[in-house]
Amino acid sequence: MTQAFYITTPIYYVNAEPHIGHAYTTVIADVLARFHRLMGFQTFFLTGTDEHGDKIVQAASDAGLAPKEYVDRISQIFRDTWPKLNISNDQFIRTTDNAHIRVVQEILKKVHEAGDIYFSTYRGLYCVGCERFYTERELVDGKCPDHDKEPIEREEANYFFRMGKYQQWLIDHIHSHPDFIRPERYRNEVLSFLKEPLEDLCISRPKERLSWGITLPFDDRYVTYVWFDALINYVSALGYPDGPKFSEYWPSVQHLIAKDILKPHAIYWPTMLKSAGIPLYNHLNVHGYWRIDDGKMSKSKGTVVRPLDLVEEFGLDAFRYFMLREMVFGLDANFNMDALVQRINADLANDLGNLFSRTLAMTDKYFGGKVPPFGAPLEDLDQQLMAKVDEARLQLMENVPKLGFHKALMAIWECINAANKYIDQVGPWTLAKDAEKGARLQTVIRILLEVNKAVAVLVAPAMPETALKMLHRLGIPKAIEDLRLDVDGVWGSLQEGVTVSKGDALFPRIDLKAPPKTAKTPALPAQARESADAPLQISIDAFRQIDLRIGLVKHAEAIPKSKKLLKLIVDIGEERQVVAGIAASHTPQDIIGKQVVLLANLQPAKLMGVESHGMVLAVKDGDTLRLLSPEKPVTPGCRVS
RNA sequence: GGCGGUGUAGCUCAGUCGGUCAGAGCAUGCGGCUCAUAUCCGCAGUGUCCGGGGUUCAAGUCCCUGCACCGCCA
Repeated sequence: MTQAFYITTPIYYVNAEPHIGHAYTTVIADVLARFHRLMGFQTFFLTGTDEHGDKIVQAASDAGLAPKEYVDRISQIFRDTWPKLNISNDQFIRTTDNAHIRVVQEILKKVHEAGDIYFSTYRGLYCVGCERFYTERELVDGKCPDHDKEPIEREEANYFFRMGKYQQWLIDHIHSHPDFIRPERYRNEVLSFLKEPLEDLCISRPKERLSWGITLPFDDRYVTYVWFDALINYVSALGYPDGPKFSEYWPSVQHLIAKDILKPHAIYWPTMLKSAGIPLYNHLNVHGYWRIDDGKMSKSKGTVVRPLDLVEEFGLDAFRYFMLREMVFGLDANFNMDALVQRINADLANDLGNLFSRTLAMTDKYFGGKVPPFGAPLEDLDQQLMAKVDEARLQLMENVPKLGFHKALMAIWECINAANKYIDQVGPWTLAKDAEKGARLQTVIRILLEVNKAVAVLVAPAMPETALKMLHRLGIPKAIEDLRLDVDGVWGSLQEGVTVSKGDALFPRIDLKAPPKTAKTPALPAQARESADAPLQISIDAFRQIDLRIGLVKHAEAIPKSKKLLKLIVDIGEERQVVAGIAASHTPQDIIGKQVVLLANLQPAKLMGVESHGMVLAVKDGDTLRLLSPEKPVTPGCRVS
């Protein structure tokens, strides 16, 4: 019977576009999946999106969309991104899928019936404007940071999961399964967290506060909140409880996450599984963060790195290779363009690309592009190189399952370097000049072809596109899913007489001087700038939902105690009261009688206690602020399109 | 304030069980080769392994402590 392997990424929360962190997790999962397929495992690889909760409702409303419309859109961006990174997931789950919703309800019911869910009131500080509770710490001067109002004391009844009940059991489990959470640093972190008493977990929200969620099966006034919804995707995707995939894959499951969601995965999820009577996962694999130019990735600083931009500029496999080689799994790593370019040039272009190129060129030159036989018996040098190939394969097999991607790649590169050295030592060009060395030359070139072939297979999990390209040039038409490490990744699997083709460079060198060279995150200024705003492409329909009108400012006055705000009455066919943050640059006299552009269907809001029914559009250039207006006066109320 | 992490060559970082651990790549300098993508190969270095103390026959490695930076939590 073939062994199974089940790997998951987190389901990504759809309030932002994919960034390098999402890409890293997903690529790692992909490498694990591809590696296990290469090893002959029956493999299932799951990713998806997490789509419920109040933040989604908020983001949707900010975008002027219904929640479902909004999550459909963002989820699709994730779904469209992964093929471009060559992600070989078997399924893409969404928490809004009906099948998922049914499983969540089933498990909630089970846990409830087991007596692990109880109803209780919670008392706390509640902001009416935000419709949420705040902790003391989140308040600014005792007031809600968004509304600048003091929250009220409020009681709310909710459902709680008896997590504390399983605390000691969990501690014991982690102790008896040293690899349950890895690397070890995160295991230690969880254990130290578990030294404190574990509180029960609030798992519901009343529908009057949040209706965008999965209804509790035992109380339809409530939806379940966050974790009972999200984590369950890992089993619902397999058709828990009686789906055939569940019995086939669940016993081999491993999760892959970034360190920010350690606690839910290391503590909530195992206790939930325990309570529901589902066997625990085997490993929780936790990785670190990408830092950008030694700083935290930040939207406002414009340092969000968008994976597709990098793929476009540097190529997919170069990007994959860089992430795998540069980050030690579990630790944080730094991302910067110079390092990326250096890796590409040194490792990919000079070492691997050039080895491949010189090997094929010599095959072409000396043997008319046909794979030669082993003409002469192997010599010591040949054997040593063969040993490097075997060593690299063993290192791959040993390190990839332990998440030691950088080590596996280092071992493969030792083999590549050894092959480059071998060429130098043997000097095929001198053999070619001596008619008596013909047989030896055959062997040497054949060996080099064999090494390239083996390397192609060894890098296949990390760089599938490159592997395929190399194999095809070597005259091996195999599809990537048909490759097996023990058949194709070994010595002597080439066929004599097959024609190889030289082709272009696998990895063109990148000229560092060509792109604009600034001190920091260079090369991609456009990407960095754009990503500060929503870089999401929208349809014309989405744009039409924005109601922009030309308005005539009939009246303007300063708002007492405010430095920035003016109260305006704007005629857009009807009179609108609008609060505009332009007082620093414009006096009321400046703008009375002016025509402006007004966002007319913005949700009303109160600023400094004054109601505002729209937003005047302006443009900021450095410190100066200019209002937008039509080039010549038009009838107030005309629509901008 | 509490907890955790990190600190190793000019730069980016590996270093598993305490014992070939003083390492790799890049950058620098010199030499070699011409099959190759101005690529490759060889040689050459530079070190307070953050400071201080301890355990040990033996310490980047384990313990204590101080400093710096980072993260999480309250």
